[in-house]
Amino acid sequence: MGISKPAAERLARLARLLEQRIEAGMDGFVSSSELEQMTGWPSHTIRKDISRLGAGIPGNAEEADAFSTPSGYEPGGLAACIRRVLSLENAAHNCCVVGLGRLGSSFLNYEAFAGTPFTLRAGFDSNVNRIEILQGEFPLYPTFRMKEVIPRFDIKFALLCVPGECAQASADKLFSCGVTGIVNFTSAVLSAPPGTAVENVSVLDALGALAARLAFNRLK
Amino acid sequence: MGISKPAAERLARLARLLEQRIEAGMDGFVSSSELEQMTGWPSHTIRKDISRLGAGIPGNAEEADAFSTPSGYEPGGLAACIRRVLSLENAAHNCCVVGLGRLGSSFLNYEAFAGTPFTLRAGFDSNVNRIEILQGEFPLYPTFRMKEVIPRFDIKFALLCVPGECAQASADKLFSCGVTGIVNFTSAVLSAPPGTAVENVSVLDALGALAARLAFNRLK
DNA sequence: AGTTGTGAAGGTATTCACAGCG
DNA sequence: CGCTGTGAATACCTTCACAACT
Repeated sequence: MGISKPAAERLARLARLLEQRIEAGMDGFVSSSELEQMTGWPSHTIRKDISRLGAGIPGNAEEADAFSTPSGYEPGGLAACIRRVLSLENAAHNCCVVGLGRLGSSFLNYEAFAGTPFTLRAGFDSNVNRIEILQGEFPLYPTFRMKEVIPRFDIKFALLCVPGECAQASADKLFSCGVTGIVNFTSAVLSAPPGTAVENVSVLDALGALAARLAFNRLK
Repeated sequence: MGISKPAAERLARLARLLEQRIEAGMDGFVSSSELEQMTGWPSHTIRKDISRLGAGIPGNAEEADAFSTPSGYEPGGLAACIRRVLSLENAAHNCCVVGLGRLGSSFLNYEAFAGTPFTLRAGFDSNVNRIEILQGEFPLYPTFRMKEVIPRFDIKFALLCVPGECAQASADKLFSCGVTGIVNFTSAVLSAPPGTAVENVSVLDALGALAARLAFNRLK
């Protein structure tokens, strides 16, 4: 057994939504049909995904306040369980940004990482000027110091924002320094050694998917 | 018949790669196994995807130079065919950026759109200061002028870069102005009216997918 | 030899339908 | 009866294997 990639993506997103819901003060039990409304995914898909986490979930671990039927999920417990199974526990993963152009430098004070299991620890750029001018909430280094900095901070993930021509070279360097996962913002197709993974994030791909979907409504 | 979403994404990316290859001067015929090397996808997947475009492709439409075996695909013709079928013809789609924070404003001089079927025509932000300070290669407007600007430029796609709290509200506004597709950079889950589509692009989702994949190597 | 194109098989994810529990 | 959890059925995508062509 294991969890399929699409299911894992849904669950990760679900965990974030559950935590947002709690922070907003709505901390009652939540039913799968309510989650359907929040997410737009059919309720049976959500139930199935949750069931795949492994029998673990108490489901109704804690007693409800007194009167209400204790049906549905306890949001905090569910979110915690998802995080545990997907190994997304808090602050577990150190990340770096590679390439501090317009896109890369937009991560320098990126608030959205707060409260996620990911923390930005370092930024790299081959242009020394840039790393002197820019400043963020974490230190910036010239590229040649990767070999030293990445192990020191135990960095496992990288956001790759360099120009397309350098993408594969930068990726190779990162992998050789111990990075195991790359989020590739480049339009280049990267090859990765076994035991590592690349996830592509591309505006152009997204636009392409949109255009294709709308052209012939045949792609769910 | 129709083309599946994953196949469409591969094809769109393939078209870009083919055009890059041509620009780099390598304009000979290209075989499916060469494409396998370029993309990392198995050659039979590529052949299948191409076959799904519809019997159209000449495959070996033009004669080879004289001597060489005319096997493989003619890159220009193939790329053009993909673009036609996926309705990704040149400059066919007008886009706008909504929300000019760090991320949104990184699109203001975004070179990567050159040579794609997508063109940025306008930017919007509710903060009037920002649209006066920033400047890009296309005009910027305050949000309240959407109703007028979007139809005028015939804008069909939007890159949504506003804070999560405003995401659904902005999306509703965009759809009501005639936008049919949104690339959602927000962590919010958007609901969209029929006939429209949303594609999510999220660093956090990508990192989550990476972490999950590496945690138990069970997700291809 | 080499190649593409495609029906058929195989594997995966989604959807259904219902058992089981509060 | 509400709801969750899950085996079974369906639909989908990928992979294989081979026919057809150069």
